[in-house]
Amino acid sequence: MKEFNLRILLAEDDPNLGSVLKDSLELEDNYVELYDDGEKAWNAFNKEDFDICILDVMMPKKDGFTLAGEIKKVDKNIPIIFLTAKSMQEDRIKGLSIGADDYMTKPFSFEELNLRIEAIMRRINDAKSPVIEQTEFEIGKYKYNSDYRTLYLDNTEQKLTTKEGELLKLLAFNKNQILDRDIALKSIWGNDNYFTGRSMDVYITKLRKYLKEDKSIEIVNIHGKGFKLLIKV
Amino acid sequence: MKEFNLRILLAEDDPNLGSVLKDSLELEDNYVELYDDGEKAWNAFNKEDFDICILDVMMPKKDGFTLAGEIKKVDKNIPIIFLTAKSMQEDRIKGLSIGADDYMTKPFSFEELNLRIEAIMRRINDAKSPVIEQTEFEIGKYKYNSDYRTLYLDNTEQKLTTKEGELLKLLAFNKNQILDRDIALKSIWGNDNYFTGRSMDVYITKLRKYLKEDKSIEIVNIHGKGFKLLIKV
DNA sequence: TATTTCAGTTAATTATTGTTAAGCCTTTTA
DNA sequence: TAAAAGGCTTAACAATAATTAACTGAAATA
Repeated sequence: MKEFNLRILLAEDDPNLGSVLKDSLELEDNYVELYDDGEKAWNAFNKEDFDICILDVMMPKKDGFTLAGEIKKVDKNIPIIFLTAKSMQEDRIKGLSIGADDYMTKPFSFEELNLRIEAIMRRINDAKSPVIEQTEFEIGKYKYNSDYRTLYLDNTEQKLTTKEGELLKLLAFNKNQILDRDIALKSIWGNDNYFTGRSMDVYITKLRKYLKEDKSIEIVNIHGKGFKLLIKV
Repeated sequence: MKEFNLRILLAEDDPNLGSVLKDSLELEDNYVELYDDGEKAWNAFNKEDFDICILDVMMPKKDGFTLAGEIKKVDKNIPIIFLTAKSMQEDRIKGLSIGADDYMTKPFSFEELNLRIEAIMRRINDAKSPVIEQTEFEIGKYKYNSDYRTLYLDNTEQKLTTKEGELLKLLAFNKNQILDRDIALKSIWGNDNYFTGRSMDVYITKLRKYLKEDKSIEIVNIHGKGFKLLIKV
């Protein structure tokens, strides 16, 4: 199985430009899916995980702006690059307000596009969080060992699942500090779209249940920010 | 919501990139002045106050490095971000030695630029409004613990939401002193436009309700200025 | 005193979070 | 290898938090 750099969703209705772009991006070791209208692209987006979207503004069925708006609703941090034939002022502003990361006016060189993607990649890689070496955590009356993925209280122990364990480890490592939603999601789930977010919430509920024996422990939510494993003294 | 409202001096001779950048920065609620050569930018800098400069390295009349040097002579703490076409090591070193806060190699994504501006602003803001270490506050008969985000009265306790808590903390820290509207807004909401202002008023109402049991406490408004948490003795 | 700007309150709207359970794979077990 | 169990995601619905709207009153301007 080949390791790809990025998973790219490409929406471009000009078949010529589309396939040339696809080839060019694939030559850079990316995985690319090309769709020739906004609706198809939207369907694909919902089925798979992409790292970045490159959207033509003028497309049949669903234009690039509309598509981008819908995409951002689900995954508000995914990088989007618009391709546009004209550099109209209003177009540009509309694109930017939707949250475009970049804007390319046709015609452009593939090299330029690749460079911009690289820039986005750099940022994604920078955001990757470091591995946590610590394996033993004190959480109020509890102890958690992330190697055995086991939570101890008095003489009882509770084995956690992979996700439960990863989340608790992150929380415990950042104990009494805010653990940002985005950071937790990227580090445990690899992306931070709507559904992984909901998934994390489910795990927060589970962890709260595991930890409910010690009243001095609380996983508090910081609205719009993340969670904090609060250990009162 | 990543909002920063800054006065930005932008010097970039490529009209296309220049206006895209201007649009993008303005959409983030900043005030931007764009100049297409170093001399014009220098004149503008001397007439007005800017919070941050974004300078292309290669410009007519006066290059970015020279301009930066002159700017730093006048205001040695102003943050400067250089834009450069090539990622030449020597350019980078020269830029940093002049005191660049950051360095962007074209092409770059808006997101990347925004992130860097955010980072710089965080530094500035941290220096301006230091984190309040204190976590226990006496408010008349009440006690407030900002870590637990809980307000205590006799043997009752009231959990506050994130925003309620942040606002009360600020007020309590500045107890019997005036807390400026814009300072509170910037520190809690990140900006001080009309709507965040209205939002804060709503929270003031909420806090007044929480605190109404002790008649010696009052959140008074200083018209056009801000609020004061008044504790009568 | 008329007018404008600023503040206070309540309600409506929108966004985010909490919880339970159903569904779908994957792994284990019989 | 069919059935069961475990783990994770998704759906659905409930509850909470935050923002925006709408309206009312107060203070400043001049």
